[in-house]
Amino acid sequence: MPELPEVEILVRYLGPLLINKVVRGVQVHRKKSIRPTSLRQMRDQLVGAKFISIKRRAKYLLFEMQPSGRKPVFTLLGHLGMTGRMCLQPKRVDLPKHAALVLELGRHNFVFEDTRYFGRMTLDTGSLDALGTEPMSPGFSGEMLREVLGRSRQAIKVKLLDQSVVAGIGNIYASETLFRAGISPRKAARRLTRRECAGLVVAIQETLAKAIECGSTVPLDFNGEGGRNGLFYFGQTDEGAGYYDEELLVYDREYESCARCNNPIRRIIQAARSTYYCPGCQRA
DNA sequence: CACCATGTTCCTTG
DNA sequence: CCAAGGAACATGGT
Repeated sequence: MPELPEVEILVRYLGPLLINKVVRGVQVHRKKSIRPTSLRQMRDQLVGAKFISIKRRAKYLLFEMQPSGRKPVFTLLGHLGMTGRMCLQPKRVDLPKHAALVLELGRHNFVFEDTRYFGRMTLDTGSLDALGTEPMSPGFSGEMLREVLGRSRQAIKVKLLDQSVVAGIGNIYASETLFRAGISPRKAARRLTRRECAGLVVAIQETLAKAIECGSTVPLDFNGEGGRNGLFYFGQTDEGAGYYDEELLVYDREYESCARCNNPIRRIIQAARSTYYCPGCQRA
């Protein structure tokens, strides 16, 4: 489930496993997944390069690579799209059906798998340029949010999905943070008061922090031994799904009672995507 | 068959 | 030029 918290958890997980490992081989199973980089560029750059550090920016994973010799450090950029996953598997284990890119590292394979192929692993870092504020950074404030919302007449829910405004919030956490802040998802961005902006910033930071904390405590069920079980993916394992779903207060809970006021949760469509909210707690 | 799905990007419309 | 809306991408689950 890749929004900011899931990517953060994945980055923390992969870091210790990948640091100082050297790429020995590159298998590209889907050209689309590395676009616009070519297979040849991928091999030329990555073979012989060592993982120096792994960072996150919004929903992107940044793998800092040190090539052999005196060549400059470069970045391998990853994005999970809707269904991407990454994991390490012993080489003898069969690759998942939708493996898109495999980096061979000694006795393990670093596998990027992506059922719908919306994600990417590329040497082109251009996508990072258009990203807005990092919501968990200290600089993210109510005043700053108010500034970037500007005069927009778009609904606040839709605006929260705009990565050039706040970077890293996706469809699940957009609904969750607005519920926590008590703001209607339909409210025009420009109509949010200073108080609401300040409250929304706090709600965003608390919601994301809690999701990271929660996900970090969920058993990852990573054993690398077989097919799907070896893949990082919480929300799917029995243990993980339980912990995780309980923390979502409105998302995917249409018709259920609001935990705070007991009104039934509603689902509406905004920008062609589902929005969940409580009509009692989030008045227009 | 119908509809739904954690995301981004491109094209069109106003 | 810009903001906003909608389709496309691709596969699978219910």
